[in-house]
Amino acid sequence: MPELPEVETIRRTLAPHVLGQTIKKVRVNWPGAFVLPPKLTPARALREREIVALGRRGKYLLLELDDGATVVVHFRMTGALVYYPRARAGDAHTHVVVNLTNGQLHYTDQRKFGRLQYVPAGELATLACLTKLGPEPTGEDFCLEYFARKLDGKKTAIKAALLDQTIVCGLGNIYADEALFRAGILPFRPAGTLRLSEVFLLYDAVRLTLTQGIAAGGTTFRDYRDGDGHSGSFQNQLRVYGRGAQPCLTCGLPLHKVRVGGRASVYCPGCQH
DNA sequence: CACTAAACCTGGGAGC
DNA sequence: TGCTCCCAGGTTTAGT
Repeated sequence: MPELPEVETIRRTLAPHVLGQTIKKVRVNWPGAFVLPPKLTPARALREREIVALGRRGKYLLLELDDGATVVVHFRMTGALVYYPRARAGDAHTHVVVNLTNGQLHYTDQRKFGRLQYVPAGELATLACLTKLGPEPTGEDFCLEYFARKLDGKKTAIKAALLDQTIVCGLGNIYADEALFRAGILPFRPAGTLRLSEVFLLYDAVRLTLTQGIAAGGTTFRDYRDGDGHSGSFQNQLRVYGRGAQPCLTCGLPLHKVRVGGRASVYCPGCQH
């Protein structure tokens, strides 16, 4: 699914198309994709509302409307939100179609894990999935001291800690493995065993990897597309993710693939300690 | 509290 | 070619 770099890329590519546009019509083909308070319908909630801002928190995309309401989107594994300048037919995986003054937004999701949640004005601060999130990894509240304190004494694997959205938000399986490789740290090390110098290397690697992911327009391993329907290119810069048993690009040893915290994890036995 | 498994879904790829 | 099994970018919840 879209991790932070992918969601940020979707936000940036959609913004010029949809900001200032008014929602004219909403069609929900699969009701499970659109969550909203009972007694409200998608059409009644969104019709004639203007999209005034596009935000992002972790892996959540936030569509802010002119009445203070917000549509919170989480793409999970295969969700996508694409803008088309001209109306077009969807396919079997097109669950929501939003007609704007000019053009259409299509929400598609092969696996149906993702959700669009309508949150009425003033209620965003009560949304648990957002309030639980840790700091933005590329922002200022994510500082080395904070990161070191969160990992200190932790017995859980460092890989699991990176995927824990309450410690720092936005990392998923791809960028967690890539950051660990770049920092030279084994994914199954108990988080509390990292020396401060290693925490610093990882802190830097997390921020650099995500920044490079955004610069590349995200990683298209299979389904991911940005707001224009285009693929990203960070898959060309992956060093370990999806490369199990292939030679390490740095030392040539075959990469190992193991399970850490229930997730497939690829690492180099020569470069990571 | 910490960790695991299951649940939510569909489809691609490997192996036979 | 076709069938079965395993796997996949995520998160929540139930169970041990």
